Amino acid sequence: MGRVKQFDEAEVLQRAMLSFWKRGYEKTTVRNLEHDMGINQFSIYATFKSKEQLYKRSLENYQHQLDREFLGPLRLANSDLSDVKSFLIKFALSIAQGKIPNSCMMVNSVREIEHFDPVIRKIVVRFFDEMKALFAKAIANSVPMKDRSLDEGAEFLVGIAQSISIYSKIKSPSQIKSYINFAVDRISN
Amino acid sequence: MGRVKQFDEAEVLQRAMLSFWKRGYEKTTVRNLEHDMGINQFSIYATFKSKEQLYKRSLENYQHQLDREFLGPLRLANSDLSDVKSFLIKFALSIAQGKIPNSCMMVNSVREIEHFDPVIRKIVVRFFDEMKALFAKAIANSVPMKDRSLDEGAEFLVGIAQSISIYSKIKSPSQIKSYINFAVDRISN
DNA sequence: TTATTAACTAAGCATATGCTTAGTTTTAGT
DNA sequence: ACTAAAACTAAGCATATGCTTAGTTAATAA
Repeated sequence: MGRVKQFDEAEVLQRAMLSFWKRGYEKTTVRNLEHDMGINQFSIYATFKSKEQLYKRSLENYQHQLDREFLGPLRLANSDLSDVKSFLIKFALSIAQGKIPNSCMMVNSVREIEHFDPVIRKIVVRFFDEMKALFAKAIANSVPMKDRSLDEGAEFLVGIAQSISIYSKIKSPSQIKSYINFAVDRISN
Repeated sequence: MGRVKQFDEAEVLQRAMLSFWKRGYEKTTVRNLEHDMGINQFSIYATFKSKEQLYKRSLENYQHQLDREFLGPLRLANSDLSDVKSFLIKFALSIAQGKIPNSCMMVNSVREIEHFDPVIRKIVVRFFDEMKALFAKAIANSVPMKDRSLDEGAEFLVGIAQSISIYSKIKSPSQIKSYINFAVDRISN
């Protein structure tokens, strides 16, 4: 019994994510969220408890979205370094051309959340650990390597991926492509 | 005639920089600045005009500080890739061990300033262009290279430098060192 | 139909924000 | 000593913030 929700939770969460992604945690006000999510403040608090909880849910949602829209090819068993390149270039150009709200929300979280809340830290660290595993597989499928070198190479690519969210904000598309090609090519040699 | 300033402008600017560096632009309130700079709000506004102007002055001050404390060896005529490594490792460990307020203020500016004010953009871009020139010289002093490769290599190292401000926040000191060693060694090979 | 429950609306609360202003103190030139 | 100019103090202003609450509407179980 009781009235039924007038909105779809997954849908408003997606909108909240876009709102946070664009502006970051602090600069996104509850009035912004109200407008972007299309529901009243009361409904936000009744459903998500607090702005902070909503941010964490948004960050998890971001991870799923990135998985769906960018990491698919890297999840295939036979992925290789060309898939790494494609992923990095696609993501970097999305940033440079303003196709996505504001570079990488994971990186933004590392940068913004001052006290670096342990829950957020956990989400971020796991995100990059999973990315590292995908990169390691791609390397293994491209060049024969010792485990030690494989790990070093994967860590290296994670670092490159992180650099992209800054690099892509201040460099031209052609520089971005050169940068990624150069970096990924360092693995095979 | 008129009363004389009770404070040293360079000194309070340094304190303002530390305040902004720690918390970022938005999260630093004028009350924070008042406390950290040790002067009244009126004096802040009388001397620096606005919070935004003060931030820009702080960012320039940051550049000079980084030059003094980290980039000295790279400015020498005979600097080489080992100096690049030393710089990156020193800076990265300063971040990881919390010796400096909050990773790189230039990178933070790229990430935080939403509309990306053109003045700030200019400061940031020039900062990384100067860093690139220092890296290029260091590469040239270490390995013989064509101009094209030299530029690629220097761009690559700038990217690595940018990645460090995120990487160092979520990785251990030994991982950070491995990452930097691995990355810089990719140049010589 | 009616009672109960939950989602809705909109107004409101305490506090924080960037910046200003009224009024006071200190300096230097006459 | 007197006056003008500039730096100081502290209070204040309009607005924005995260979150709550009083009151209304809608859905279901009896």
